[in-house]
Amino acid sequence: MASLGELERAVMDLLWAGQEAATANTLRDLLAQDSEAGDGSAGHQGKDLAVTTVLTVLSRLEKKGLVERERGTRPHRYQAVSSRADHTAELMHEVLGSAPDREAVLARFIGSVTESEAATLRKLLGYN
Amino acid sequence: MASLGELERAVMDLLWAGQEAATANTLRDLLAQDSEAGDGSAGHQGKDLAVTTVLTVLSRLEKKGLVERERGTRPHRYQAVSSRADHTAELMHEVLGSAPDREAVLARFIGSVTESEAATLRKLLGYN
DNA sequence: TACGTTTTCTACGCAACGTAGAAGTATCGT
DNA sequence: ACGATACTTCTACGTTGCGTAGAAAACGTA
Repeated sequence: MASLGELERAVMDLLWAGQEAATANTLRDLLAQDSEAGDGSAGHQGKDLAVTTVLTVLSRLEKKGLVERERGTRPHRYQAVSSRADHTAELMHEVLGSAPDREAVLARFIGSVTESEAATLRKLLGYN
Repeated sequence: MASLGELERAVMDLLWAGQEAATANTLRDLLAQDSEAGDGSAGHQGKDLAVTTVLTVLSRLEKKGLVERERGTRPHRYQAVSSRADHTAELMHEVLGSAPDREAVLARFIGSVTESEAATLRKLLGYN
């Protein structure tokens, strides 16, 4: 289904981080902050985006079903439809389901899981 | 990393299905077969591809590291670098790693796993 | 009603992908 | 050794998704 672009991803990260619904302007400001904050690591260059850019991205995300907007309030407020964890888990299922031999995939998957992840999984699978 | 297009995907499926390395021509024929075989479900339209098309796709897949070719033999023979299960498991890890809160993701993931998958996982995690 | 704010419409550049012709290179039979 | 044949590489075009944003429309308010 939906693979996100870089900016789309950044916006989703913000929406997932804050639990409150945010306006396009707020998001634009947050993106600006994130981009300055000179972390040498990866991030986008310090390039202030136009609000319309953010709105376009939000519309596209809405069309993809990842974002929901409150149309009542005047500066529309946007929020993620599902949590990042939910979304990611769903993606994992999608990937898993894309192969006919799920058992085999799971075997390989478990084979290269970290010890702490394995522990988590054992705990989750323990009961029932 | 790499998300595959529809044709790229179809080619990988063929390479994963047959264990033997295949030539571009063989693949083109298989694709033709697959496309006729009027399964109403999803598949591509009955459109016979040019061999060059298949070769282009194979080159792109090679560049992405998914396919390897034997350059020695004259009709070059192509094969998948890793099994579908390996590849898919790797993708799952990639997805899992894309979220900061892996534990939460795993929780959701396990939450919506089928019973048989859960059983498989328990078995795999049992020892060690 | 006039103005500032917010949203929608439209659009351009770029990259990935499906698609394949044209041109180049290797092979084989004679 | 040479031409016919088979295969591969080069180049390219159309489409689509994404980053980007200006222009235009809609809205709310003084």
